[in-house]
Amino acid sequence: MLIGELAAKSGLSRDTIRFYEKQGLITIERKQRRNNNYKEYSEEILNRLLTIKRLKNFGFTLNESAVILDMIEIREATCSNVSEMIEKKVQLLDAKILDMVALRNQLINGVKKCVSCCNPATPEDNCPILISDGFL
Amino acid sequence: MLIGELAAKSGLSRDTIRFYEKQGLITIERKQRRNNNYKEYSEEILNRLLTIKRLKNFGFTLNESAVILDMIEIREATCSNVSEMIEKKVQLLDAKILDMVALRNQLINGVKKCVSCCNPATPEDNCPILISDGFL
DNA sequence: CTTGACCGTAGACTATACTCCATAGTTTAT
DNA sequence: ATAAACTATGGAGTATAGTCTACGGTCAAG
Repeated sequence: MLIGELAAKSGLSRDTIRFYEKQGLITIERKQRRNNNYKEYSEEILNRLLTIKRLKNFGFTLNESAVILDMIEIREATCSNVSEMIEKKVQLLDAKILDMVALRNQLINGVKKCVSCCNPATPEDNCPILISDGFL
Repeated sequence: MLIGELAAKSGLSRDTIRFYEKQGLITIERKQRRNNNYKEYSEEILNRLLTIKRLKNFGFTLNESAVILDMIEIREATCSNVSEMIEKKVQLLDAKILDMVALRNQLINGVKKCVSCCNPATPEDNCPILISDGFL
């Protein structure tokens, strides 16, 4: 299929597909072109793009995705290899989640403190609670 | 103080400070320079940079930080104004946290399914659970 | 035939937040 | 005096993931 069809089927834009090709995530050989020099994309390429989309959804970068795709291609995406990569990603996610939870709690606490300490009748100046060296 | 001292005190690099100046987050007037054209940074500038660091830690972008800093400067960083901004940031954090939790759970479930379904004695091929259209 | 859509390529641009490079003047310490 | 460190400016580069622009060839429908 041509790039327009591939874009429609993959849900990615033509520019994105070209970008992935330039980055090396997909490869089109010289002999995979039509006589008019248009590239003929195979079902394998479509599958590869769909895998990239799923990996990206899980937070894998394009480079990480390329690594995984190559492992799949040479059949080294074994249970242990992939599990290991997934567990690393989970650890990163967990760390990030903890970080964000702590931050949101700090922000919430700041607002709570403001509500209980500030005088709502005098809103004409910077908040002494939220705008301070100990907070923002 | 000169930029080297400001960098040491703020914990930001000289390049970062110059970048912030170029972005408009801090401003040095013509008359705030020494005779040799070196910029004289005030304590106010240092405080402003420290505020930027705290805001950045909470996930505010440089542009958002500039807005908040300007509000502080003209004394419009009132309780309600800042609370509103904080609550918006909390909402974004909450949404992102939910998203990440869902993703990590999906990843964990995938690994669990692999452990319970795959034969650990045959690790010579792609994992049929983790490497599939329904997962990665 | 003509026009618009599609294809291809290269390179610039966007967003965000720096970081590095090059050049030149000033200051400091040996 | 000399070399190194510091200051200034402008602009390019990095990382990530696209998106847009410009130009030219090909194809399909009116």
